[in-house]
Amino acid sequence: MQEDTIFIDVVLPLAVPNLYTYRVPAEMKQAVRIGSRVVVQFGKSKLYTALIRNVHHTAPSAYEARYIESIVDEAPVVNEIQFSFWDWIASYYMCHTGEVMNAALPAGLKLSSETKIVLNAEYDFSNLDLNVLTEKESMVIEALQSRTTMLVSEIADLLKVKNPQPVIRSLREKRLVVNYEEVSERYKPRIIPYVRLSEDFINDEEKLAKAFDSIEAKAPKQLQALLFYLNKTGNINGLKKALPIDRWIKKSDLLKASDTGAVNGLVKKGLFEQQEFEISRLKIEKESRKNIDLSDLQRKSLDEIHMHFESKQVVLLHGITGSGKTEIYCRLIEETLKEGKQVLFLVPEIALTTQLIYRVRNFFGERVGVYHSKFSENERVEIWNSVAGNVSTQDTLKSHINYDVVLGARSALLLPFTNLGLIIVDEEHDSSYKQHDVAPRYHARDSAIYLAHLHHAKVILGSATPCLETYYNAKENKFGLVTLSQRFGAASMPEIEAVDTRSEDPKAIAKHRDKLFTPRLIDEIKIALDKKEQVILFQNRRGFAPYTECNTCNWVPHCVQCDVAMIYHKSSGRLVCHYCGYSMQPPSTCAACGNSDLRYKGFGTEKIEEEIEILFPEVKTARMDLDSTRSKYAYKQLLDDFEQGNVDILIGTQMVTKGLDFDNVSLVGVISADQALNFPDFRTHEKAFQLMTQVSGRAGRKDVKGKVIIQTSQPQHAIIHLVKEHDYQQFYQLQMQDRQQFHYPPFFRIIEFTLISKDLFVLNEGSAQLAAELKKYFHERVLGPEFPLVARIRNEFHKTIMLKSEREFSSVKIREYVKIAIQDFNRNELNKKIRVRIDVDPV
DNA sequence: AGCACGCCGACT
DNA sequence: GTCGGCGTGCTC
Repeated sequence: MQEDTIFIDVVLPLAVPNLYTYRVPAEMKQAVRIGSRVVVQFGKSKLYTALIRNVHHTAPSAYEARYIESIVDEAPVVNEIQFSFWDWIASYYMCHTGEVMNAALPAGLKLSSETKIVLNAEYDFSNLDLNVLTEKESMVIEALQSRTTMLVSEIADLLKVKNPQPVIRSLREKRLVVNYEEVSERYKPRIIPYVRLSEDFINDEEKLAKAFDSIEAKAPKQLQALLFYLNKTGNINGLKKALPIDRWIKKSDLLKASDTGAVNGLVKKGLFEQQEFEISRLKIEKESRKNIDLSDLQRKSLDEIHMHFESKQVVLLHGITGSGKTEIYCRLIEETLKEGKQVLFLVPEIALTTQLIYRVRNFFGERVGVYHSKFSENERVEIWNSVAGNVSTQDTLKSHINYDVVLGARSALLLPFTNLGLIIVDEEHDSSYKQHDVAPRYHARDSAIYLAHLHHAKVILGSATPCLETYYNAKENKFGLVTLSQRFGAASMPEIEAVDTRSEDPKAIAKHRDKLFTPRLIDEIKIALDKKEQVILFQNRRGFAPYTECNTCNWVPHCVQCDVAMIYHKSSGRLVCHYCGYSMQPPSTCAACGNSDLRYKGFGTEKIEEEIEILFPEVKTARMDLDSTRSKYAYKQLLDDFEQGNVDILIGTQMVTKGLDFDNVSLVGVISADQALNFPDFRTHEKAFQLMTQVSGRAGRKDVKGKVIIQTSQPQHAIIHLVKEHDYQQFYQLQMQDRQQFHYPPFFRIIEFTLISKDLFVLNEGSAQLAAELKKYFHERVLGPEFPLVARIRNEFHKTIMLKSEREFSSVKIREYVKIAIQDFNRNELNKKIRVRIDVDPV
């Protein structure tokens, strides 16, 4: 019966535009659930994990639907709210739902197949005539005779060719080999063996006594184990009492008191029984239930937040650095939990320090899950399940952890929440909330507001330096606004001083090598060190020297495949490209004039560290940048060292500006504010203000008065002045004039198109054409095409087009027109050599 | 994403 | 002349 056949539309974890329809075999019908994973074959041979999105009885008319291979889950892993959320992200950020799925599902929940090649068991290899095989084919057969299975990539390596498919196909046609797809669940539960005293012996003291006697004489090790068990389970007298968790104890615990042979012997005798249990990897933290004490000001802010929540979904908490926003967040979390709802606490990746985790866990203990990129696949699956409330309760020993507070970076937004009551976006201005390298290019703050809307939840945006768009929304009454303008406790704002790098006494500067440090900064470092206080030096550039220059002809070595100067890294002794990773030995002579006088110019964190060590040989320094924190625990180690006072001066990039709260830091030095002020981008001044304000916020806490030295060649610059005055309001007014005048957010919305191609001619033609197509609908709102600052990366050329549209325009209409423009653009054969990357609301 | 088909350059 | 490179299109 046709109507009885079940068809499902599935989402595939790929950049494909549609849902795909598959047929469900009759025997799997009962297990079909929207949101469950299925294994399907897509394309010639690959198997993928897809998600059931729709279930229906309509056979597709244009093609014959394939059967699904299997259904993976009993219960859905993705809920309806998530699907709605994914659709919104895909439509707003102009990408495919499959790309969102890919970002959302932890790797452990994605099974994908690997093609394995094996010898055909039905073939009689003793009669094989090697002459019918090519040299490559016989190499493969030979290898397979000793290894039984091979991956396609292994065959490619063996043959030293890029594409081994023709060889494999030929062997398959000769019926010598077969290939098969192997899918495996990547998530591996942690299995731990447990033992307990058998039921028989517990209920029969006589029997137990007998057993005791029999082992007492000849098996002292077994006796030890038995005694340990009885002791540990607290039942040495009175065996019938109920024992903890069904009397099971970890086998490994018993082994500590005895040895493997003895324990296995007891199991063999039937005295003990053994069973394996799935155990959660998630740590159970004890809740300390500390009271969250608020100051009067904090309490007042909390009341204001409540008041705004009466009528508004989103509240901006504008609180200066050190004003105690975290305690307010924790109160709100507490209240939300009381209502039985979940809380998502978003922070920038880098701010997920042990400091913050510790503080939040202190209040909410085992209810807090932490989610970020450094967790293992298996741990992420377990967090996913515990947020969804999907923790199976079949096994008595499984820890029942259902997180209702999740502390996480951007991607935590995509966890399977069922009942969110509150989303906190801390440091909401932080640009790392926007994903820009790969699709989906979503903004976690903006997406959080939509997600909250789906859950009927509230949102708190917190920052000392709110993003202009956010502040505008607050001013326009779209968001509630709560301001905290005093530091917590007795702490006062740091004193900020701008030091002119040009006007300092030239002789004094010369003494301080390469004009790196002004005498003012050196003096202040000395003062801080004398008082046993710590110093943070900020320079937003890693490596030693940002460029190398020939002293005769000014030639600068550039990357072979990108349009950027090579950066010298002293630690590795090589020139490195920060765009593609290419590295080379520094040249000994100039490639242009042959002169051997090449000099390292400018200064990165490595150089600052070296110079500080020369100037202050007795001082302990540490460097915190991408290079020094590559390994998993390096970051934590560095911070621990700094916190414990093992480091006097911490030198770092952006990393030192976020989330570090150390009471003993009295001085922060910004080595050079010039790059931050002069970058050609409409957000430059906003970013510079935020950066300098944030880094200044690291200076002075509690009773230590902080001092900040900003070195710059433009001490009169308006932004520097505003940072010094801690004047966000004035900064906002000033910036908003520019934004309005030059048609930038929040008055206009931006969609940026980046066109990428190896062929420069095609790229120039094509980008002009796309701009023309867009202009048909958007006219003067289309800017460009233009070459970006770095026009060539990995030997591919880039060109950008910017679309600026008035805030009032329907974003649905805009996307419709953009799609048509791109379709028309794609009609031109030449343009197929161009990749178009769309970034909505770029930061 | 991956795999197949189709078109161009460096080799037996 | 072919082998093998990669560039483009399609997958229920």
